Amino acid sequence: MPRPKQETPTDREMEILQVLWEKGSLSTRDIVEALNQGRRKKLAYTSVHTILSIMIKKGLITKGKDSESHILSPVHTKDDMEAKLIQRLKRNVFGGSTMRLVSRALSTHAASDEDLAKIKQLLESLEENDEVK
Amino acid sequence: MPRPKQETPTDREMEILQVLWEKGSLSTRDIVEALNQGRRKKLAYTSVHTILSIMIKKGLITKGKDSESHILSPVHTKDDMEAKLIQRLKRNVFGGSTMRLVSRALSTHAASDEDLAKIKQLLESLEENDEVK
DNA sequence: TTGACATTACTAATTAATTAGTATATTCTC
DNA sequence: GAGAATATACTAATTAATTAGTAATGTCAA
Repeated sequence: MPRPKQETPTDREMEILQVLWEKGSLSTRDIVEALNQGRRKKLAYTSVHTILSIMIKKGLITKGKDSESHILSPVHTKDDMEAKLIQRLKRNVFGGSTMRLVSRALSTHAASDEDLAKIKQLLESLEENDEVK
Repeated sequence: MPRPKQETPTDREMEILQVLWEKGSLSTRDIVEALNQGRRKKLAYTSVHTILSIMIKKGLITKGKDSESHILSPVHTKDDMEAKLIQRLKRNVFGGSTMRLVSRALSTHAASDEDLAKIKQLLESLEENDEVK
C-alpha cells in the first residue's frame, strides 16, 4: 500500500487557502497573482491550476455556480481548519493533550506582554464558562 | 520540480520517534513490535525498515557505533521536535502568531480546571522572567 | 562446520504532491 | 465574424512516502 490520502491540506494548499480566506472567492488568475506577490520564484499558472484541481477533489475548495463557475471558494472556514490542524498536531505529537501543546507553545517562544494578558483574559472567560472537559 | 523534501517528520515517522523517545534506543525488531502493539493491521518488518532508512538519511535517527550498529536512537530530543513542529504550524497556519495559536487551542478544546491552573502558573512565571518576545 | 533461524539490505510497486508544457475553449477587440 | 489574448483543461514528468517481497548476511546450536 502506498501513502495514504492526506485529509489535511499540504503546505502549498494551505498557502492557497490563506489567500482565499483573506480575499474571498477568487479566479485562478487572481490566486496565482496573490501567490506570486513578493515571491522570488514565481509559480506557473498551470501549476497552481493543478493544485486547485486536487483541492476540489479533496473537498477543500469549490467552484461557483453558472457564470461563476471559474470562481473558487474555500469549503471550510478558517476557524474550522485551524481547529482541525491543532487537533491533528495535538494527537500526533502531544498525545492528545491540549495542556502540553499550549505549554510548549508558550515556553518556546514567549509572546509579548500584551499577548500574555490576552491569554490570561481568555483563561478567565473559560473558567467563567466552567467549561470542564 | 516535484514535491520538496520534508524536513519535519511524517505521521509514520513521528510514531516511530515517539516509541524511541519513550523506550530509548531500540533495534528495528523492537521498534516493529512496539508499533504493532495493539494495532489492527500489523506493519511488516521490512516496511518499518525502509522508513527507518529514510529517517537515517533525513538525520532524524542515527545508528549506534560498532557492536550497537543495529541500535537506533533519535537525533533530536522530544522537546526540540515539539518546538519545531509548533513553530511550523504557527508559521503555516497562524501567520507566525503564538497568541493566535494558543487562543485557538484553548477555545477549541477546553482543558480541565487543573490544566487551566497550570497554564496560568506558566503565564505567571513567564511574566516574572519579563521575557518579552 | 553446517543448517536453522533471525536480522538487515536491496529492490519494487503504488500513490500523493509539485511543477509545468501543450492543447482547447472562451472572451474581447477591431 | 476573424484574429489576438486570456483562461481553463489535459497530459506529463519528477520525487517523496508507504508498503512489502526477496536476497544477503549474521548468529547460534548441534
